[in-house]
Amino acid sequence: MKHECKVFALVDINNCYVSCERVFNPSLNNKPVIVLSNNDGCAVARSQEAKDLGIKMGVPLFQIKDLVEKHQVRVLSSNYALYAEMSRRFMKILSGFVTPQEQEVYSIDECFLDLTAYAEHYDLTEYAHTILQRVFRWLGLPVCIGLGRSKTEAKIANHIAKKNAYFNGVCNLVSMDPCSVEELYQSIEVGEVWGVGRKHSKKLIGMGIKSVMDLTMASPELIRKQFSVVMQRTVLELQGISCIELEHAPQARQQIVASRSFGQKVTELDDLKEAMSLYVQDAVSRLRSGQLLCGCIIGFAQSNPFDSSKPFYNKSLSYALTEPTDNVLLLTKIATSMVDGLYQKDVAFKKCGIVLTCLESKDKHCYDMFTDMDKIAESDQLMDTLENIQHKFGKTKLALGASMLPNRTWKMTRNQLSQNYFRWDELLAIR
DNA sequence: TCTGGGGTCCTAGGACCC
DNA sequence: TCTGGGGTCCTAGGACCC
Repeated sequence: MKHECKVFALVDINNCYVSCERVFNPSLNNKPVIVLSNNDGCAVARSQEAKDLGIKMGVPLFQIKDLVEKHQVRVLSSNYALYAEMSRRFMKILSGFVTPQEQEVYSIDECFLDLTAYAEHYDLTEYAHTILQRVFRWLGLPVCIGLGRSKTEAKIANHIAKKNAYFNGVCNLVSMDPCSVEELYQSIEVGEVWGVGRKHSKKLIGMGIKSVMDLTMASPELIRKQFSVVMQRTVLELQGISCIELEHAPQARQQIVASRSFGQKVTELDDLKEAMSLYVQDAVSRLRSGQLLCGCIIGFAQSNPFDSSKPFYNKSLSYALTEPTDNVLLLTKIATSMVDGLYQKDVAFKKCGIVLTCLESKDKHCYDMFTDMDKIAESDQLMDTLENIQHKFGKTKLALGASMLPNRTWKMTRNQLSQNYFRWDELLAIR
């Protein structure tokens, strides 16, 4: 029995970004708090108090201005450097409970654990409580944990733990009696299931499948016909058949994207080029830190899709390299010349970006006999030097072309940014 | 006035080849 | 003039996730 049934746990930080901010700024406790997306555009994280006010996920700030004022909602810009460091520590703590093969870092605030092997010697509900308490004591972050026979079940268990205070943060569906599970499943909308988004949710409801219970009872074959193998897997997983494996090693990346919306509209060709060259440098630094080469680069630029007074402009161009590369000079040159083709007079640009694709591992790449290896070595050395200088003195000291000049009108707005408490010059001061 | 960014996977349909 | 069918590859678009 024990060997037939797997047990997965999903550990998820409650209101992650808000909780991270609260660790360093306790005055935010017990108050409605929201964290905004880039450009201070939308609410991407909300404290429980903010959720209770009816602030929805992803709602634009300007639409809730009155609510924010009336209830004195604390509004923060997103501080990803801070959240990334907290996330790293969170994952580290979890790694103390399982082997590396049993841990999957799923996102910045979520982690799957395969607890199958621990079922023999531990009560897994208690084991989960121990995990929850350690994360809170060591890091100050509140988490909820869901346990199930598949990752999808663990996800829904986590949802249940979050919604019902009765569970004290841990919901174990594996040990729960079937009648209680059924009752819970009947009370949860089908759209809450991992893998069921807005579109599919609507279609399912049209078919009479409204609750998690309805989807669990559906025929996998029928679902496959109406949707795809992905949804079929979801049904099987809800039935307790694990189809989605734990991925303890991060899988090979398919693409690297760097793009931003502009703080203001951009109409000048040079501004667009400057932004593009900045994004290329961002993407290439991620490419190189992953020891990858890219074989194809795609550039795109678009107007504001929400502006109904003008037609939406969205153009992309791609360029296949004859030899995969990680050379930032070459890639910047290609991308900026691409902008000539993307640019159009009279278009107010709202966003642009680049995608690096056809990625391959640098150490596995075979160069052909015509490749000038000296040139490659030379460019590697140049890249290393550039990165060392940027690492030592900051990214604004040495960069390519016109990028990173201060006070650019199109730069991202982040008016409510908290400190990065992990930097020496931004340490928290206790007075 | 003001609406994020970075990913993955699947499918349908067209081009092309034999 | 009539003109098959099966396979593969690529791409665009759509759905989902956080």
